[in-house]
Amino acid sequence: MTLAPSDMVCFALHSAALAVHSAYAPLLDRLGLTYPQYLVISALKAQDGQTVGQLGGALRLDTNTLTPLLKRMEAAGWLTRQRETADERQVRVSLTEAGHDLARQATTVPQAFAERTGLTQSELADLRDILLALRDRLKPTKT
Amino acid sequence: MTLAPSDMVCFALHSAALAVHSAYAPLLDRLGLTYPQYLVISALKAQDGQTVGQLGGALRLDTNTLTPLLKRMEAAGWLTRQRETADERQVRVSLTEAGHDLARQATTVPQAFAERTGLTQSELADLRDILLALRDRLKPTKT
DNA sequence: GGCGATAAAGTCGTGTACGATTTATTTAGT
DNA sequence: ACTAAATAAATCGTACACGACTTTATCGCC
Repeated sequence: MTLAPSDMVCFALHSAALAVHSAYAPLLDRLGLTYPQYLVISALKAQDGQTVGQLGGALRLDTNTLTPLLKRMEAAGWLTRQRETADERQVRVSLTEAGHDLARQATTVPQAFAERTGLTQSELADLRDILLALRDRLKPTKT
Repeated sequence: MTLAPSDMVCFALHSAALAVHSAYAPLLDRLGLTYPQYLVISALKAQDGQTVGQLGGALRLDTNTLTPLLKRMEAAGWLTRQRETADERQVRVSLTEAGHDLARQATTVPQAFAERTGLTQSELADLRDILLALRDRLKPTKT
């Protein structure tokens, strides 16, 4: 007996993630950002000058996704990519002034989103923790 | 103050969805299916002969995503796409015998996944309902 | 001090997502 | 009856996501 998609947890998660993208799109469009680009800006705002690998760890993305994404953002003038002198295998990513501006403008976005969910702060925190725990059980971070 | 991605519900949802894809990949690879293709097979197993629009409603995908996806699956011999005679704007999608075989082989996949989550049946059902409610609040179904 | 193993980033090809637009068909209003 | 509006699907362009592979640099160990 095959379950219909609407009965499957995986599909609920999948389609909820797509809906979140859609919900963010109009908020981010005004800034010229896509959702993954917004995550990169947020991660760099929290800690600037991360290497590509560190960013990938934070965002759960491999370099084959991240490198083209970062190149587009570099072309847009939001960040710089500089190879480390100490270890030339690494590339360090830093926000430009325009990138910092964008990060400041984006501060209101998560709140606007949180309100649209109709959930309380503590419900959202619970859901977040459940999802992170599920994610990490499915795919442990490389050590 | 910008939140780090790891503090944001949207990112938890986003990265959990990616982790679910990764968790399904090895199970579906043996069948030659991608995750969205697996959803199509499941939706058709639940109700065969849906139109492209009905499938899109069930899977929350628009025709610009669905049409190429269905064409690839038709080329693989898993389904047929036939224009309706009564209303020639519509295209009806049906599983072939090979598609039904695939659906049968895929029945064990959600269980294998559920076990990997480490959650109970009722915890999974709760999580599913929370996610579907969140999704539908963010993006109501077109009527 | 040289060389195989490891590590970081990048490249390439395939498969979704989705906004914007197009084409073909049906429905509605006068 | 006839055309404007609406509907269903398809097309096109851009941007992820990721498996498989390559390139370049560092590390381990004799």
